[in-house]
Amino acid sequence: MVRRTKEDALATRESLLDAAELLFQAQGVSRTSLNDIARKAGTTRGAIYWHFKDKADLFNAMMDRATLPLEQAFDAGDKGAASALAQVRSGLGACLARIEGDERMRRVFEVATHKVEYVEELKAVRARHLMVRNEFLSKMELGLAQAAVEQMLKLRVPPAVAAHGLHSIVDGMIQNWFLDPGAFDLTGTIEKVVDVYLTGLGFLLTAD
Amino acid sequence: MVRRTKEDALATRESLLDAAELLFQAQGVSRTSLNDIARKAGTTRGAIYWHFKDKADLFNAMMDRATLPLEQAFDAGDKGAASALAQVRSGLGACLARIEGDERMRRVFEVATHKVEYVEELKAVRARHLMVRNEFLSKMELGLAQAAVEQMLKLRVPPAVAAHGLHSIVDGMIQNWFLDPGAFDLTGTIEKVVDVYLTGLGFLLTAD
DNA sequence: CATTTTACATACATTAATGAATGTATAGTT
DNA sequence: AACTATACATTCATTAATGTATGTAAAATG
Repeated sequence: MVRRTKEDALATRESLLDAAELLFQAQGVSRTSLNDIARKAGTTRGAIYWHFKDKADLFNAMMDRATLPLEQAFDAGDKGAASALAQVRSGLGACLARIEGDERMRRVFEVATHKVEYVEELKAVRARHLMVRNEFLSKMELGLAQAAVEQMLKLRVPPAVAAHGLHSIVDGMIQNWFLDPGAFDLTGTIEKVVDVYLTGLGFLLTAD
Repeated sequence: MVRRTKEDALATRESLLDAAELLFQAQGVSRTSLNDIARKAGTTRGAIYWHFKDKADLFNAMMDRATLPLEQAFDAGDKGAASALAQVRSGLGACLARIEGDERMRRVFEVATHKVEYVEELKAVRARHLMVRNEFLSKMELGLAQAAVEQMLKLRVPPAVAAHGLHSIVDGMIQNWFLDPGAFDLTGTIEKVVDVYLTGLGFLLTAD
């Protein structure tokens, strides 16, 4: 195997990430050696050390490749809805659809939730996770507060608390689903539960 | 160090589990070697291999030591409540109080949620996790269904779905709290959010 | 009191993973 | 066409973790 064009190099990089995804999911991050990854990708460790600094760097790259599209999905999903509440719901729906529909997304999610240890070495991951979460929380908080104004009602709890609840429902259910994907229907259950929760907050839900 | 009495042996075992807890929390399970654990406990690997088959066995023992009391806390918490709904709420409250009040519980929880990879080797852990969850789910399902009967109302969703939602809220919020314990108040937020959710299900909450 | 377990400690062999160093053929560049 | 940087492959040195085997002193047992 010899040097190829820039596009080939990119392809190599991608296939390394692909291999890492699959192996991380199957064996966990720490039990997967760089050699495993290289072999599965049809290269050697040399290629890995060329493209990435070390395993943590590779892991972060893998996460980025998946989470960036998800954030876009969320932002795209909540555009052009009639009400603030509809925006919240469609943003969530877009995320869920993406997770259920995108094999890669599911793999990476599973790795991130159950196949990696959040230790010092990977603190960048934790930091990113926190950033995404906080962004989500503030979007939700704003959306819910705005929706309350639109419906001229006062929420039963402060918007920040309400947002935390919404986030926990979604996050918790996704995590639990990965623990045993056959146990229940992810999208359907989340949507119902979210609606229950929104109702509990005081909102009137229009059937759309 | 020489052989001691049976009580001493038990003490050794406990101190090994203590050391494991702390190290697992600090460095993650896979980055913690048996030697690390032995040294922290003031013994050698010989002691570990005497008390446990391997690291997975030790890990399981550590989990058992913490989760068994938690299950008891839950069962104890929901006794002697007036209504089925009060039982559900006080059972949850007992668990949360235990988690917030018990240092060990928090450590083990953090390890279980963010510091271990659920891989083949530890499938017993996953199995136990699932068991506990399913028990929790059926208790909740029954409790909610019963509460609905007592209040003579029909839930907005099937009891099984309602239970899943409740579980996700609690589980998701605990997990998120571990990600950044300073970010919000665990018990307070959960209680508020759970009440919102129960209200959304259709229940009338009496202020107790 | 002699013997057998127990509860470890110590020593050893094996395996494996990492990172760095070096080699190398080709794609770009001038 | 010569040169340089790229995109890896290969080799090597080091470290470290595991499991097993063996040693051992005191506790338990009859």
